[in-house]
Amino acid sequence: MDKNFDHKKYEKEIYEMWEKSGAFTPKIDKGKKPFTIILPPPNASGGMHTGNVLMIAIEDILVRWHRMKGDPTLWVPGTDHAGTETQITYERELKKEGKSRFQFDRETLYKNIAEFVFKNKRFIENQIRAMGASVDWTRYKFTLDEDVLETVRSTFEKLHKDGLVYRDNYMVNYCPVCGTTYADIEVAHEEKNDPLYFMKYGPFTIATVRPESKFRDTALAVNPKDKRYKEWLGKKLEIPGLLGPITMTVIPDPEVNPEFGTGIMKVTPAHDPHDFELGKKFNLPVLPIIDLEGRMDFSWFLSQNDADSKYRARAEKYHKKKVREARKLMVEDLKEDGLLLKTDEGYVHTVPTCKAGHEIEPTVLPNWFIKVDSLKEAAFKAVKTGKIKIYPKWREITYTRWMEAMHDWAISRQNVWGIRLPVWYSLQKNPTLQITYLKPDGQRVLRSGEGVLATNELNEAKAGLQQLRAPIGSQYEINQTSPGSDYLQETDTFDTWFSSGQWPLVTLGYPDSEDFKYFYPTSVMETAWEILSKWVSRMIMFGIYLTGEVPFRDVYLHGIVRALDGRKMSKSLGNVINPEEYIEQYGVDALRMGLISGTANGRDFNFPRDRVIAYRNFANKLWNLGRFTMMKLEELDSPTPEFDKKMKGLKKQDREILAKLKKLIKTVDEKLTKFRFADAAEAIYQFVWHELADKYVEEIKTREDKELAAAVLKHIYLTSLKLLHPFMPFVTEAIWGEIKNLRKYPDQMLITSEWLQV
RNA sequence: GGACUCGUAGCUCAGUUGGCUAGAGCGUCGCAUUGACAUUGCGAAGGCCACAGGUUCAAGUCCUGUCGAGUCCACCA
Repeated sequence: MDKNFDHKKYEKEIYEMWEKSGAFTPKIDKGKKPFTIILPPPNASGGMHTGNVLMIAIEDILVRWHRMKGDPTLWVPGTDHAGTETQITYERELKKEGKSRFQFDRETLYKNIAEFVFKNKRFIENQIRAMGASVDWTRYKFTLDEDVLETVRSTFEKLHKDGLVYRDNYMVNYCPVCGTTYADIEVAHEEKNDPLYFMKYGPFTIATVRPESKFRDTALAVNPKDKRYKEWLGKKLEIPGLLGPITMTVIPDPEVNPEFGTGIMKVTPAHDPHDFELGKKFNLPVLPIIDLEGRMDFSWFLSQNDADSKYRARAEKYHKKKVREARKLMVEDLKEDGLLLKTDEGYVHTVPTCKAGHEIEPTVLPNWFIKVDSLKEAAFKAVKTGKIKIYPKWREITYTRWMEAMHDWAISRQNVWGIRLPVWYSLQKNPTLQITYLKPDGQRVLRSGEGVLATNELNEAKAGLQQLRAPIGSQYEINQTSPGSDYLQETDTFDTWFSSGQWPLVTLGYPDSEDFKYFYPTSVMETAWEILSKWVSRMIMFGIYLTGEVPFRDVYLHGIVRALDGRKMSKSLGNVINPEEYIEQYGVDALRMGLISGTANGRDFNFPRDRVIAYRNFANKLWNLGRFTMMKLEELDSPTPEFDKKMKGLKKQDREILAKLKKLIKTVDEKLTKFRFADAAEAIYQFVWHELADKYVEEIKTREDKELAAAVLKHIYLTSLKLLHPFMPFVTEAIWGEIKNLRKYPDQMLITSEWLQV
C-alpha cells in the first residue's frame, strides 16, 4: 500500500469492477421487499452540476445501504431530453453559425438536435459513473426511447378518452423569440423600468405601459366601489384614438385598484391574462394585434378600404414593427394628437420572462390542456393523508399550496425537440388548417389545408413541414400512427414534465412488465425541492391516475448548493463550481461527504469547500489505518485469530471501543432511516478518527497481548469500512481490496458484503 | 402583495420531541514529531445562541413582536 491514498489510481478501475460484476443489478426475490429509487433524469445534453453530486450521493447512500442489508435494490438511471431547454441551447449554437431553425424542416431539425444530444449523452453518463452512482445500467432509459414514447402517447389517449384533454383558445405565456408557449410555472418575473403613459381616453385618463395594444381594447374597467365612475358603468363610449374612434364599454371589476393611476384600466382581452378572463365574463371580443413573431399586426385595419388616409398611413407605419419600436412611434403620434398627457419615466413593474430571458407576450392561441381537478385532488390527498411523506416536513406546505392553486395544465409546446402529440388532422376535413413548410427549393410557404390540396403539394408539405396550426374546432384523430394519406400530425410536442411526470412508470416498464409488478411503487423519490411542484406533483398525479397507487412512499428534498459567495450558482454571475475539479483534486468520496455534511436538514447551503478537504484528509486517515492494521497483523507470528464476542482476556479499552462501535451501528441505521445523512456521516467520522485512530490505535501500540488486540483492531476496522462504504464507496472498496489477505472471504467485494447486525 | 426558511465561535454549518457545562470542520495561536498518516499528533483561545417581551422548575430550542438576510409563489394596468 502506498503511503497516501491516491483516488485517481482507484476510482475508475473500481467502478468498472462493480459494473462488470453485476452488483448493480438486483435479483428479484418475491419473498423479499425491494428497495427502489428512480434517478431524477438529468438533462441529456447538459453537464452534471454540484447539486447533481449531492443528489447522487444521497441516493447512492440509501441504495448501497439497502443493498448491503440484503434488500433487492434497484436504482434506475436515465436522462431527459429536456425539450425547451435543449432546443434553446441548440438554437444558440445555430445562431453562432448564422443559421436559424426556420431554415430547416421539422424532421431535419429534429435529427440535428438528436445528433447534438446523443453526442453529449455519453458524456453525462460517464459523469454519473464518475460520481460512483451504483445504478443499474442494464435498465438505463432515455425519455425519447421508443417504449417511453409509446407509454406517453397512450397516456394521452387515455386522458382523452376519459374526457380530461381539451383544446382551447387560451391566454398562454407565449415567447415570440422562442416561438413557443410556456406553462405558468416556467415563467419567471423580472423587474423592469418602463415608462408609464397617461393617455387621454375620451372623458377619462388612463395610465398604461402598453399604449400599443389600445387599438384592440374592447372595454374599460373600473372598481364598482369607485364613486368617481359609478355613473359610467355599463355605458358605451366612442373614444378618439390614433386610428379613429374605438367603441368601448365600461365594465366593473373589483380587482381594479382605484389608487393606481387614475383608477381606470383598459381591457385588452387578446394580450393580457387578466383581461382575457374579464373578456370571457363580459363576452368581449378577443382581437389580437401582436403576431407570433412579436410584431404589430394591423392587417385588420389595412383591409378596411374606407379608412382615412392619415390613419392608413399610420397603420402602415406601425405594421409589422416590433412591439417596442411601434410603441415609440405611437407615443410620438399620441403627442401630436394631444392624447398623451404625461409620462412617468421612473415606473418599475414586473414583467414575465421565459427560460431564455425573453419577455413573454401573453397571447391567445389554441393549445392542448389537461383538466387537473380530479387528478390533483387525489394527489393532494395522498400527501395530506400521509400515504406519501415529504421530508423535510415543512416543505409539505409548498406542495399543498401549489396543489390547491393548480389550474388546468397547458401541455403543448411549439417545439420540435420533444414527443410529438399523437394527434392527426385530415386536410380534407380541415380546409382551414394553417400549414407552414419548406418547398424543395428552400422557400418557406404558409398555406391552408385547402391550399395544399389545391396545389397538389401534400407530399411537399409532408416532407418540408415546419408547423401546423389547427384552429379551434378542427377535427382530429388520436392515433399512434397516421390514420390516412391526407393526414398531417400535430407539430406541437408535449411539455417535458408531461413525459417525465410518468418517469417512475416508464422506467419500470409500465403496465405489465415483471419489473413493474415487483418494484412499483418505488421507495423514495429524492430530488431538489425546486422541482417539487413542476415534477413531483405531476408524478404523483400520473402515478395515481394510471395505476391507482402512489408512485413512491417517501419524498426526500435536498437543498440547493449555492456558490462560495452564498448566491445561487449561475453562469452569468461566474460563480459556478465545477464538481469535476473537486473530484480531480480531492476525490469523489471527499466531495460527496463534504456535500452531505453541508446540509443536515434539507435547507440550502453554501458549497462546503473546507469540508471537502477535511474529508479528503479523512479518506487518507482511513487508508493509513488500513496500513497500520496490516502492519500489526503481519507482525504476529501466528495467523490472526478471528474476533469473537466471547473472546477471553478482553481489556477495558477493548470493551469500551466495542461498545462504542455497537452504538455507532445503531446510530447509523437510525439516522439513515430518518434521512439524517449528515448525522450518520458525522458519527462515523468521529468514531473512526477520534475513537479508533486517536485513542485505540495509540494505546494498542504498547500492548503486550498483541494477538488479542490485533483481532479486535481488525474487527473494528473492517466493520468501520462497511459502515462507511455507502458514504465513501471508493476509498473503502480500495482498502478492502488491498487488505484482502486479512479477510475471511478474500474474493468478496465490499459493495456486496453484508451489513451489520447490532 | 402572500408564503416559507434562516440569523449560534473569524468563516461554513450541526444542535430532531425544551434538560447544554452550547458543538463540528476550516481558520488562528502554542507545543510535539522521521516508521500508519504533515492529507499527522497534543493542547489553547474564541459565543449576552440577532434584538425585545412572554410561557415554563427549565428556552439556542415553544409563543408574540421588531430588525436583518435569502428563496418561492402572485394577473395589478
